[in-house]
Amino acid sequence: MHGIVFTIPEHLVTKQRIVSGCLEFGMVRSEAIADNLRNEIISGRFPEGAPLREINLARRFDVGRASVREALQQLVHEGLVVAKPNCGARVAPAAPDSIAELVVPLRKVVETFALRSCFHDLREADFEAWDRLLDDMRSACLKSDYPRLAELDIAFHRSIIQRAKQPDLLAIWMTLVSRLRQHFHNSHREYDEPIKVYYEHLAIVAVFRTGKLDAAVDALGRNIE
Amino acid sequence: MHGIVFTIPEHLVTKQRIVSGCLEFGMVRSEAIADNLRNEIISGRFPEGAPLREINLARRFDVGRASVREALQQLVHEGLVVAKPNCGARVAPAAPDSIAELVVPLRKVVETFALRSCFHDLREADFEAWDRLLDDMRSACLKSDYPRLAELDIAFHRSIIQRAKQPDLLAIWMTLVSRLRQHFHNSHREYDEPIKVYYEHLAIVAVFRTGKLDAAVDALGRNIE
DNA sequence: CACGGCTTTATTGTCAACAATACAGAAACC
DNA sequence: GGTTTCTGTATTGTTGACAATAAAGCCGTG
Repeated sequence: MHGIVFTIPEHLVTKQRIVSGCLEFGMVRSEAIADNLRNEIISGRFPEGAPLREINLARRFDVGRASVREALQQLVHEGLVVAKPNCGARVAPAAPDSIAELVVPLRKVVETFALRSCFHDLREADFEAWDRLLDDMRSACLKSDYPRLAELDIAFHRSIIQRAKQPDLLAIWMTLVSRLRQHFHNSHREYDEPIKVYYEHLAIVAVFRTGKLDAAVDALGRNIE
Repeated sequence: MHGIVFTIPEHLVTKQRIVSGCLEFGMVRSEAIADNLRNEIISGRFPEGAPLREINLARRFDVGRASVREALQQLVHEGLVVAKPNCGARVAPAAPDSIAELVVPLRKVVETFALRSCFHDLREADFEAWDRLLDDMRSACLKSDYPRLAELDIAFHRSIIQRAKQPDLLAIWMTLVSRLRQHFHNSHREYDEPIKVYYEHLAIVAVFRTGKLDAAVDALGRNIE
């Protein structure tokens, strides 16, 4: 082959039917592929700058190039991937710090807005879903599995946005949070004990359960910074 | 044909090579199509809820369906179009007021951030580009051409974002402003004299020319609300 | 006449082949 | 030797054809 700088770890190129994890009814293939790739990029399993060749991905997911193209385009919009016409797509480099300084407060505004607008509709089922996520997060912390931890951290916050059931909100949030993926890895590694990440989210859900809106907004807001 | 509720005005379905206006070198077809459609939706020439059939658009722009699909996907991501799998795409309904209340302040933060980060690099060429845009805006005001006015208003603000030369910034801004297209139409119509929209932007550029950052940020910020 | 299931049809989702492009290496030239 | 041009190859851009899906119309039945 030709000498490329970034190669994708061997265990990742194994062919996998895209049923992995998601692919709900009505979900179109490209969405499932995008979900997979998004997680792998956000979690850091795909290094920054890694090339994403359509044909490789098509073979890996066992689909045609069209589906892969759509998935990649989606990720380009989210800012996780950069694509130059005729030159292919690569994992986007981390956004400059200046952007992160802009985006963190924006993200805080969006998430607390979402929380406010769904807080009084929260049901026991919602708390239980968070409990399950927290369990996963706990085991990721214990194993110091930082990629998985980043994935779960983001999944937690996304679930709040999704709970607000305003598609616009989700789109805005995704655009923001994609620019912060580096932020997640760094902040997790700053903790002397990863398990503290778990405890922090555990506390947030506990506050949610109390039903006190202001306290909940506070707890969430502090976690975001 | 089959009786559909929303039909696209006859004069709009005429076949047009996508060269119209844009299609810079290196620009891929789907981008040009997206630009065209975006303008037509933002300006309100496509009514809310109007169906966007791939095959119609493909014929209209004289390209294959794939290019149209990509353009539509782009617009879906921006929130101008909603698409249900297997059911096609339609012009998205206006975002609920609650979202607008969230987004306006966010937009203000983003735009003033962009202005700050490019302000001291502004050259005479930039001002002249704005002068040309202002001329267009003036004639749109005089003709009370509200769709065109909305287009130009947005183009003005986008030019500020683009001038900051941070792709992430543009992506974030687009996601926000697409949710506000209704806002533009309403606010323009609120003016007793449309020409005042022109004067307001004229004043902004004038302040930019003075080189006083704080005053410029102020002027821009007040225009956004 | 209302209603549930079948068929038809328009439309999207997917694919595989072809065209256009960019990049790398070889060859020719100064 | 260094530079330019050319050529080949890998990759994306685009297309048209086919499969899958959902919605509308049709038809028989109660």
